[in-house]
Amino acid sequence: MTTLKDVANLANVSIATVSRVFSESSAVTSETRKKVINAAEILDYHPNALGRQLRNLETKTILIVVPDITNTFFSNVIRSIESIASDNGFQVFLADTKNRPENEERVIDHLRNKQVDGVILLTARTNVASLNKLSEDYPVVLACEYMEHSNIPSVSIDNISSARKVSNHFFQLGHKKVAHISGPMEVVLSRDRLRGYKQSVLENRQEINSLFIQEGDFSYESGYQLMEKLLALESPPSAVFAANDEMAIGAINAIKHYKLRVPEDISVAGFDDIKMSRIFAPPLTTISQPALEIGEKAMKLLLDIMGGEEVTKRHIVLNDQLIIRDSCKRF
Amino acid sequence: MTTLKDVANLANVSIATVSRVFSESSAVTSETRKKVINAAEILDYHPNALGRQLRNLETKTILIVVPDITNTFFSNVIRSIESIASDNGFQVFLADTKNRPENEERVIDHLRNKQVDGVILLTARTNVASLNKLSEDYPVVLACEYMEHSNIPSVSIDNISSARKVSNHFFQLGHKKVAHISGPMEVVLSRDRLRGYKQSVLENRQEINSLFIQEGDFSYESGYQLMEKLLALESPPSAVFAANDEMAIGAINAIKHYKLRVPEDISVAGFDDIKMSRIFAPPLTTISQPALEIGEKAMKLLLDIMGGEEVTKRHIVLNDQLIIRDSCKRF
DNA sequence: AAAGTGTTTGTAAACGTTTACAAACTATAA
DNA sequence: TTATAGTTTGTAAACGTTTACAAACACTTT
Repeated sequence: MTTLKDVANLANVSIATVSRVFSESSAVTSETRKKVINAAEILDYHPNALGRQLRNLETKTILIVVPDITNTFFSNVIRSIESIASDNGFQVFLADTKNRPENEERVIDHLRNKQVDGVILLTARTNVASLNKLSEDYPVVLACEYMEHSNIPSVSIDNISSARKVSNHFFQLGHKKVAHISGPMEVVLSRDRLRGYKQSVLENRQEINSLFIQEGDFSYESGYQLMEKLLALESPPSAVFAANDEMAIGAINAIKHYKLRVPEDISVAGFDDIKMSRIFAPPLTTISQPALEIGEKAMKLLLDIMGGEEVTKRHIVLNDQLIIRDSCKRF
Repeated sequence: MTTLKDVANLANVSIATVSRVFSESSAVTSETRKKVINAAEILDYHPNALGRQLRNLETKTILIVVPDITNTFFSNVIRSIESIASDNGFQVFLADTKNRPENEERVIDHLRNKQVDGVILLTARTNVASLNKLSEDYPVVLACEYMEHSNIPSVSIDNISSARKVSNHFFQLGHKKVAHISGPMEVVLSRDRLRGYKQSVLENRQEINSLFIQEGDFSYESGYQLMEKLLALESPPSAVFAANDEMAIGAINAIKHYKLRVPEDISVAGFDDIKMSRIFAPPLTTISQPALEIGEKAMKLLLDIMGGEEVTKRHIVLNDQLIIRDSCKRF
């Protein structure tokens, strides 16, 4: 490996000078610069990031923790984070937790290890206490997610009101029997969406039917299976609100499998507005989260925190939008 | 920040001892260990990875370079890489190049900077010469991809023969007018799949019709648009082979949009066997790449190279499989 | 020619680890 | 008791950078 020293020797200057050339930190005469560049070229020198980072006590790197790289919803969030990060001279690494809280813990250690300067979490299944502690000590921002009873900076939509909006849409279309396929109850998002659904049911003077509430895990398969269960009911729902698009698509396929039609026989709505929801037949009515804006705001928040600024507005709630497509019909 | 020194002071031992406790590198009496652990606990000490990595001149980290996180095909490859990596004590970071060669270059610098010990590239759009050079100096493995005229270790399927297989399938079903929506010509994969298609056309004693070859960019949108072009032909094809599933789905939707049916009016096949190809209606006939095995083999190859072993078998070609579903029909 | 000013360079000390080597223990054997 | 061997600990030097400070140099100005 060639180091500053090697280049310095060949160029006949001190390592300080070579360092100055590469870090562009202070003036070097164009003559010496040329000598240095030349020597570096010959030796194929590349600055060692570890040395630099150790000395500077910063990595200029952030980590995005994704619950599931398979879920395309996160892609846009990630890309807008990356774009802002790169504008500000930060590298971005991604880590996939595969929906496992223990992986989340493990990955967060990169922060304590000083391998990255900050973290944006797109998932927060770890317990509140330890995440709170982490956030006191290190720059952490939650995006899409948030934590109850916690002061961890977050950027998200109001999932309760969005879910209510979807469910109300069904009632406005004249449906009375509206079911909900929820996400896993250990994540706040799922609980919020369920809460919004329940609020809407009560607002519309219907009873909450526990048979109409099925807990899935955000996967296509769970959407499919739980829809089968709903279809098997003596009095099946005429409308189904799934807590994400992938489950909604699973539900639709289950309905199709039983030779029923969407939306003619059963209406279905999803959540997230992933690309597939536009492409699928029928195109899915769903909630569109402002993914780009979430990513942007989250990264800016993180930059502020890493910059040591006192952040006053710690929770940013953005507007979502109900996208009406063809998967729901008047009852 | 608390360091070895702080812990050493509080525990009344030398920093060497503290280091030994945390690196588990040599024996420490249980009594001193207890003192150290205790002090570390009090001070909330976490070893600084940069210091460690600099000293050891290795990071125990690899980087996976993905062309497009949006493309779910890569997910399984990534996950099997991660699994093998973690079994061997390696961390994994992901970087997304958004299909931009310049991002590829930038990301590869992490290797030269010594931020990671090795790289697995799921994309190789950089020029051969510079990639060859890189691979001489650092541990690099190509997965799914490969480079012509190059000795860079790679794990992939034989895209030419797979494409031929798909196309032959159409001819066996009695089709005569088989079109191809290719990927971008700057990537080898696309060129190979096109080559396989052409070979199949000739084998089946048909003429190569340049109107039947349309160059896309692997996106849904390009599949849709190019299918529109094919439909507009005076004599449109009766079967279309798209170079990946996303374009195939785009093509199907274009066909549907013109009130034609798949497969009754036009047969369509894809490539990659992403999850959506099973879920979509009609389920897609496609080539299934052994994603898990590719990831596994690629990571093992990388481990060998990083371990300094002389790798003799540098190119691993795995078997794919033609998955016949409902999107193709006898002509 | 001397003094003053501004620019460029070099020296050396850090950043937080690990580890070769030496020193200091402890336990056993003669 | 002393010698020997084995274990545990400490000292100090590295790993590749950056940067405060000092030194050296090149100009002006007097």
